[in-house]
Amino acid sequence: MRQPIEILGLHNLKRTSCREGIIRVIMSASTALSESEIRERLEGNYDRTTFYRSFKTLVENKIIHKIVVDNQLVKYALDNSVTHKHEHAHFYCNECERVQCLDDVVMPALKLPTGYTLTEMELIIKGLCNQCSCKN
Amino acid sequence: MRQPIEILGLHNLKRTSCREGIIRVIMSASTALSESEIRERLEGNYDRTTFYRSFKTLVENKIIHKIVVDNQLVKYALDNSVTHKHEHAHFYCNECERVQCLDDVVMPALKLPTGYTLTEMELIIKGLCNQCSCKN
DNA sequence: GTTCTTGCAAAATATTTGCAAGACG
DNA sequence: CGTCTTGCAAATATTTTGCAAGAAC
Repeated sequence: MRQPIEILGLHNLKRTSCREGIIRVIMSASTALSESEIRERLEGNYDRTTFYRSFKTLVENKIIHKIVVDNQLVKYALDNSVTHKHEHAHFYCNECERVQCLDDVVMPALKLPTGYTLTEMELIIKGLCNQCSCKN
Repeated sequence: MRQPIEILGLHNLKRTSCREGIIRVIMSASTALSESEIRERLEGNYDRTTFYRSFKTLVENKIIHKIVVDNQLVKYALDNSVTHKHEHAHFYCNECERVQCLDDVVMPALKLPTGYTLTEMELIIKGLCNQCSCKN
């Protein structure tokens, strides 16, 4: 996978430490991360406004994507254009509240009602992850 | 389908005009509605706090369910326990921004990774609805 | 009459915008 | 140096909480 700096260059975005850091943290994580989780793992201390704007820019450029579980739980993960993976489902664990991209769960082919066209789909699966289901 | 008043009684909830009105408006709609859309269609004028609490109560009692598209677009629709229908996908139209429950799109059976257990799934399909795709 | 719900005020939280200073290329 | 990005302040929006008055049963 490409390096953060390189990715920014490919999209003609300025290589700022905030953007670079966000991408680096998300790349090194095994689960999707929330704004505060990303902040904790960054060295620099950035203004919240800057965070919002950086996320917005990265999402618009399809470098990361936003996952919203129910309401108010917003997490970010690398976008397919960076990982070279296909559209995938997201798994939310009711216990540890972590969100993971399920790369191996293929998105089902659906038959929509007549006249409807599909551009995108989002599948969120809720349950217990492997770690949390062992504990019970 | 049962009447709003009756539904409230079945869940041991007091029959207040706010709750009754919310259920009635949602029942008579063909698409999922947002808080403000529901407010517009109600006679009485209720405090926003009351609205939030009413939605919370109705969702907890599985009378309605909440659908969140991307972030910040929250809509409500009748729950399966009231409609007697199965789990279904939701369709969001990028053009008219309406959300519809696709009762005929069966939720796919998925094979999760080992150790993962499923309790719930939410499938949101985005695209153009039949009305909006005709116009283009 | 007891319990639950409402409305109001206020707090907590989340998000957006304008603008001047600063960094990138 | 021109353009884009940041940080700060402030505006806007969203959601939650406490409490007293009111409605439901």
